[in-house]
Formats: sequence, C-alpha cells, structure tokens
Amino acid sequence: MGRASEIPKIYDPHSVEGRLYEEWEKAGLFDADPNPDKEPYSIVIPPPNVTGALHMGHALNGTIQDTLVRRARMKGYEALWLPGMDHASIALQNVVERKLMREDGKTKWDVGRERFVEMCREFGEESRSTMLAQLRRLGASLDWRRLRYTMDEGYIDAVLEAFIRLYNDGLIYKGSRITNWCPRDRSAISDLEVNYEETNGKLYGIRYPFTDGKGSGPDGRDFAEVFSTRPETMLGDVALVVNPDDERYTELVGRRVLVPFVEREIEVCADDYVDPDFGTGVLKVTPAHDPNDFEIGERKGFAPVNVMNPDGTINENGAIFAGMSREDARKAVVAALDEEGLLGEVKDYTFRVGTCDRCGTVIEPWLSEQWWVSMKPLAESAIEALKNGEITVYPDSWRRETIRWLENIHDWNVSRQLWWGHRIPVWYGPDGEMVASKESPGEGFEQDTDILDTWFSSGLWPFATLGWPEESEDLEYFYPTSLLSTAREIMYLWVARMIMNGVKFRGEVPFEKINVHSIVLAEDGTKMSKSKGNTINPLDLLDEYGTDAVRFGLLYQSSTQDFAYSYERASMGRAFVTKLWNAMRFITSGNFEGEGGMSVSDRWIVSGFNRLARDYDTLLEECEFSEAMRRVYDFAWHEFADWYIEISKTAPSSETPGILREVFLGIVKLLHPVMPFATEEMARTLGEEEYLVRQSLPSYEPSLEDADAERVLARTKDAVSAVRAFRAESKVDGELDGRAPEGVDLSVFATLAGVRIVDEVDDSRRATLPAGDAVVEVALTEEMRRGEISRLEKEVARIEGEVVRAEKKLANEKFVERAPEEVVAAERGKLETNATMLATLRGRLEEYK
RNA sequence: GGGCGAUUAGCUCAGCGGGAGAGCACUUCCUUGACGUGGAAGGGGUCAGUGGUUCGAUUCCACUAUCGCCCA
Repeated sequence: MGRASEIPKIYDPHSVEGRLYEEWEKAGLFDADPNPDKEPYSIVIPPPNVTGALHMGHALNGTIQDTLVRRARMKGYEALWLPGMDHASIALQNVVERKLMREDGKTKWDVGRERFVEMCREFGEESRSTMLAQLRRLGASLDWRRLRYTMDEGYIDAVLEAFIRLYNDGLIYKGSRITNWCPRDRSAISDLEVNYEETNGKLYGIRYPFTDGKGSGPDGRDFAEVFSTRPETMLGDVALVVNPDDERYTELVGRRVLVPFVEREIEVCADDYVDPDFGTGVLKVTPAHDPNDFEIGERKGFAPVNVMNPDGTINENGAIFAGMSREDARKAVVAALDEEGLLGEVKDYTFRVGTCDRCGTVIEPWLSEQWWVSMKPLAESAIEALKNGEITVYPDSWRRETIRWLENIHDWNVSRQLWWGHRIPVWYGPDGEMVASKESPGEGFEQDTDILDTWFSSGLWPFATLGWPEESEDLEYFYPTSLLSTAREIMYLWVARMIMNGVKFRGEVPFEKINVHSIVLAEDGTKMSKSKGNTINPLDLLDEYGTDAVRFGLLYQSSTQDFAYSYERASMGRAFVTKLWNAMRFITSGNFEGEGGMSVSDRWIVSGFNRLARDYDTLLEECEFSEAMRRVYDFAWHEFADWYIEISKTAPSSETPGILREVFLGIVKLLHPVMPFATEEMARTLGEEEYLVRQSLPSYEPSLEDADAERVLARTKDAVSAVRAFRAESKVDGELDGRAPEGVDLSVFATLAGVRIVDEVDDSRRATLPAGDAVVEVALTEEMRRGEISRLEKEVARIEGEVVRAEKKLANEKFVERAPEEVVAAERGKLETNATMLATLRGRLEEYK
C-alpha cells in the first residue's frame, strides 16, 4: 500500500473551496493591471442587479467567463475580469417603497425625494454583498479591487458626460409620445418591463350621434357605432375614422358626430390604417391614449386630448368623470352610455393586456413628455461593426439577428419619472433656457426631475468601468475588451447599445467577441421562474455537489440550445471529479515501474494527450464549451483511466510512472479553468508547489504525434475487448491460451485480456474472435466448445450482412464513378477485410460441425 | 401576423453529406491493492412526417405537424 490509502477516497469540496479561494485572493491571483510585458485580456461582467441573488443563468455565465479568464492567465495574458453591478432603478425603488410602506406605513412622497434616494442608496449598499458573496462561492476570479457600481461617483460622472455629449450632438431630444405608463409608479417604463397576457374582457359598442340630424346614417341610423375595449378613453376622442375603400361608409366621410358627455364635435375621416373587418369598421381616434391613434392623429393633424392624470385618474378633460379612477370611469361611462341609449352591443372579447413587470399594475398607453435618443445614426456604426466582422458573435445566427434588430430600430425613451437613478442633467433657466450640464449653470436654474433608464447607464459599462471619461491607463490597456458573454434576452437592450456607445464615445467597438449562451431550463423543459416555483438555487447545488462538479456539468451541457436541468444532472460532474481524484490517488501510490524506455503505450497516451490539448484550446477559443468538455472528459476517463492506468499496472515501462504523472497533470491543467478548486488540490497533493493559474496551459507539440503508436493501441484495445466480450458471453473465467493478431502490443494484450500467448492454438479447439479488422484466437476447453457453434453462427450472420452491404454499394457503378476515391477505396478495404473474416469464420464453423 | 430555433435511445442532449453517439436509467457479471459517486460486457433509435437535390440524406432544400423563443 502506498500513500493512496492516506488520501480520502472522495474529494471533499467543503474543506477545499473556501480555503483556496481565500488563498488565491490574498495572493493577488485575480488582480490585473496594465503590464507592458503582457498582452491584455479583459472581460467585464454583465452587471447583476444590486438587489439580486445568484440564479442558474448567473452560474452558467459566471462559469463561462471565469473559465475563459483563468485560461487566458494560463496562456500568459494579463487577464482582467471586472466585477460590478447596476442600480436597477425601478426594481430597487419598488423594493424600498414596499419596505417603507410595510415598516412605516409611508409612501415615497411622504419622505420626500432626497430622503428616499438616500434610503435607496443605503438599501443598495446592504444588499449588494449578497451577490458578491455568491459569486465568490462560484469560484469567480474577479478582480475585486475594481468593483464598480453604476451609482458610484465616477460612474455617475460618466453617465452625465454621455448624456451631455449626445444632447449637444443633437442625438437626444425632448418630445411628447405615447409610452407605456405605469400609473402606480407614475413613470414611463420600457417595452421590456411590460408583461403581456391574454385577458378576457369586453368589447363595448359606443354610439356617436350625428350632429346633422336623426336617421341620416347608413340604414337610416342616427349614429356611428364604434367598438372599444377601453370605453373610458372615448372622452379623449378627436375623430372617427373609416377605411377609404369601405363602401359602407363612403358617404360618412366628412360628416360630424358628437362625443357624448364631453360634447365635442368631431369629424369622420378616412385612413388606410382601419381594418374594415374589425368591429363595425369604424374606429375612434384617441391620440393621447393609444400609439396607433397617435400616429393617425399626427398624420391627420388632430391635436390630442389627454383625459388622464399621471396616477391614472380622469382629469378635468373628462367632464363629469373627472377624478374617478380608470376602473371606476370605465363602469361609469358604460352606465352613462346605457342611460343615454348610446351603448351598443357588449361582447366578450379576449385581448392582450400589458402589466408592469415590477408592480403588476395594468399599463396605460399614455401621452407624456419624455427624453428620446435618436437611434438610427448610432445604430449605423453598430451595424457596420457587426457586418464587417469587427465583432465575432458565437453563434453567428445572433449576429444576423442583432443586425436585423438594429436596422429596424426606433428612438429610445430614456427618461423615467422615478427618483432612484441618474437625474437628467438638463437645467431650465428663468428665461426659458435649456442647458445640459453636470452642475447648475447658475442662479435660478432648475434641474429636470426625470431620471435615466438603467440601460442608459449600463450601456456605457465596458468603458465607464475602466475610468471613462478620463483617459485612464486602464482604458488604454484593457479596452476594447476581449469578450462579452451574455444571455440572449438582453442582446438588444444592452449589448447592441454598448456597441453603439462604444463606437460613439471611444471610436472602437467595446468587445472583440460576443458569446451568447443558452438558457438553463427547469427539469420540465420550461423556463425557470419564481412564480412557477421550479427554480433551482445554485447555492444548494454547489453545496450538494461541489462547485467544480456544477461548473463542469453546466459547461458540458451548454451548447447553443437551451437545456433542461435538474439536480441529478450535476451528479455527472461530481462523478468526474471523483474519477480524477482517484486517478490522482493511484498516481501517488507510485508502485508500478517497468523497464526498457518508452513503450508503445507510453507513446500512445502522450500522442493522444497532445492532440487533446490542441483541440481543446481551439474549441474554447470558439466558445464551443460543450464539445471541449466532452473531449477532455472522454480522454481523461476512457483513454487515460480506463486504459492507460490499467496498462500501467500490468505492463509498465521505465517511463510509465513519469508519463502517468505528466499526462495526469496535463489533464488537470486543461481542466483548471473549469474546475479550479479540485484541480488545484490535486496538483498540490501531487507535490506541485506553484499555483496552477501561474503555470502554462499544455500546448500542442507536433513532434509528439505518434500515428504508429495510436494504430497499435487501437488494435490492441480491439483485441482485448474481443476477448472480454467472449468471456462475458461464454461465461469464461481464468486464463486462456491464445494468439494475438499482428500489430498488437503483446504484453498489454496478454495482461489485460488474461491470455497466455502461445505459438499455435489447436485447430479443433479454438475460438476465433473478430477484433476490428483482425481475429484473436483462444483455446477452448471441451465444455466451452458447446456454445461455440451458435456464437460463430451469429458472427457469420453479422459479417455476411456487412459483406452484402459493401458488395451492393460497390456494384453501383455511379457510386464507384462519382464518390471520392478515398470513400470507394475504404469501402473496398472493408469488403476485403470482411470477406477474409467471413471465410475464416465459415471455416471454423465447418470444423465444429 | 412576421422572424428565429427545435423535433435523434425511456429521460437530458451531442453529432449534421459516406456504416447512429454520450451521460443518466435498464440487464448480466465483478467486494482484483485508484475509484461501487467504480469496473467489464450488453439490450434499446425505419434520427417528427412528406416530397426534392445527390452515386449516397439523420445531416442540404421545400412543405406539413408539434413545441419553444423573439418582434408586432
């Protein structure tokens, strides 16, 4: 017994992870600074929400980034992974509002803007430690000295600077448009923050009497009827509209009707937008309360009438309904219409209702004055960068998708009527001046009360985190960053904007590569969501299986397709760690040493590892994480452990102990970026003194390729497997006498197959076992011979099938003519091999009969 | 309604022009001195359907069906 017995049989993550992480951090292994002697490599983390907690998406993306940055360090780069988080304006503000209400029964208006913002800041400071601790648990090798926050002083300066530059360049303007308005937050929110749901509601018929007399409508009616799902908005109607091709209503165009209650006379006009088949074919136009109506209003020159206050109550334009909530007003309007005889048919109707992502309030499309960014000029540069390959996107389909989105981009509403965030640096002077400035331009100026959308600030992330607008050394050295890894859901919102801003403010794209990773789905294949209760907490996973196991498992499963994940799926990673751990235990025992220089097996494993190192590197470079993991897993388990370790026990050379150690350490180094903790611990147990991250990644060395050794081992493994299969099928234990085919390593074959090599095997008492393109012969006892005929018959039948298939193919003249020469030659070779094999086996069968 | 993607072993997924793969699950055997979170040997797929291109299609193209995501 060697030292192996002193090492536990199972790797214990709990006793290793915390200790190593602390040690690494203390040793400054995650720190990166401009270094003229090294090439830079940099990744900025997609900033998690400051109030957030680690979810499976973070775990996957964190693993990807950490793997790449650790790998870059081992490849000799000055590698920076920059941590940070964003201030999550509306999300955090809502949390603080709820807390305030719960604890003190107060609203934000009760405490006032200044105090409320202070409370938000405090809350953010407290809650951000949660995410930071969780990223450490994941093993994330972030340079913590550089932690950035979108509400840091320097970052705020960057945001204001960006706004002012865009404003001064005429790319930001103020304008009244329809936005998604949340009456509870009393703010515009982005399209992303609206959840649409199919809802059962009603379609109400509203009748607008003609001003010029009864019975003058189509079919002698007194009114024009319009269907609406939001009847209360009729208070803001400015016109009715029909399709110009709708013959039913041709004579209506140009006539006037009365809007009930508000007593406004409006005109009936024609516009292509109207779908004659929807409802009555007549549409009411309410520009202040519907985006399509707004456009019609613009086209036709109707001034909008806004009937709602910011809190969703009806304003003074709503006549007798003024002061009512939206909901009450709807009921009251319907009742009043009914009373006046102006209510038409009321039908059940299913339509999509948008609700606020943060508070669930029904969104009101509402006209308000907002700040907008002109996107088209900015988008051009981003489109160009994506088209000309300045940025490589993995997978490429997302490059095309993003281009398509950019080509159809709309102006972006960046203002929010919230308090927590970057206040818009525009000042209104006493004489109506409007000035963009970080500081008040002077006496009597008042600052705009709106704040900026969180995405406006996070859109500056790759350079604002490096010191911009200062021309810092960091910015000079680390920008553009090397790679951005992200979930696809924020490609448009965030990634596309970073590209535009990068080019606008730095004249250079913000990253060379974009990796769009897949989504970790719940076990049932649906999206994980808290409301469905099907989430997996990554911290529980890390606890149960160990960080390295979870990281490996996630990378192994993550290709371009989303994948269903469950607790059991982490067990594969854990089994792999255990397998490696025990290979290490074996190597520490160091019992096996032979003679005579490098054996063919030694050359084989070295050659195979060498190729693995090359392929693995290429795969990671191209963000093919899943395939890279498969390759190293297969090699480590099914070549190194299953075969080479077994060979080393029974047929070692003088070099075997050293090669065992070197190849194993090589595997450990390749895996270190993925499984940092367990590999470091293994290397240390094997006596390595330097941190793995300071060692070099194994690289490809052409002289180590050994096709000859690979061929010999392939044949040898076939021969061994043939004997093992024969033993299992024929239930044979103990040593057999036998002969090996040409070109196998005899000592490996003999020991692993349990065969005593003899010169001749008695013709009448032997089994002939197909092994790849050769046969193995083993001697049989009388008892074993009984099953031999049926075994041979099965083999003959199988190979006959092969021969027929190949003959048929080769008989096809077109195949021989048009298929590539190699393919035809390979087919001929197979036929020949199988024909020979068949003849041999048939001969044997004759002998037995 | 428009766009994108998926449909391969019981489950989760690779592969993507030349004889179907992995992990888990399943069957049989193995307490051999790295590992039972293991080893050896197996069983199990007309690669969603229909057409087309090709000497050859799971792989390329079209359509259909089902599912998912994004946009309106």
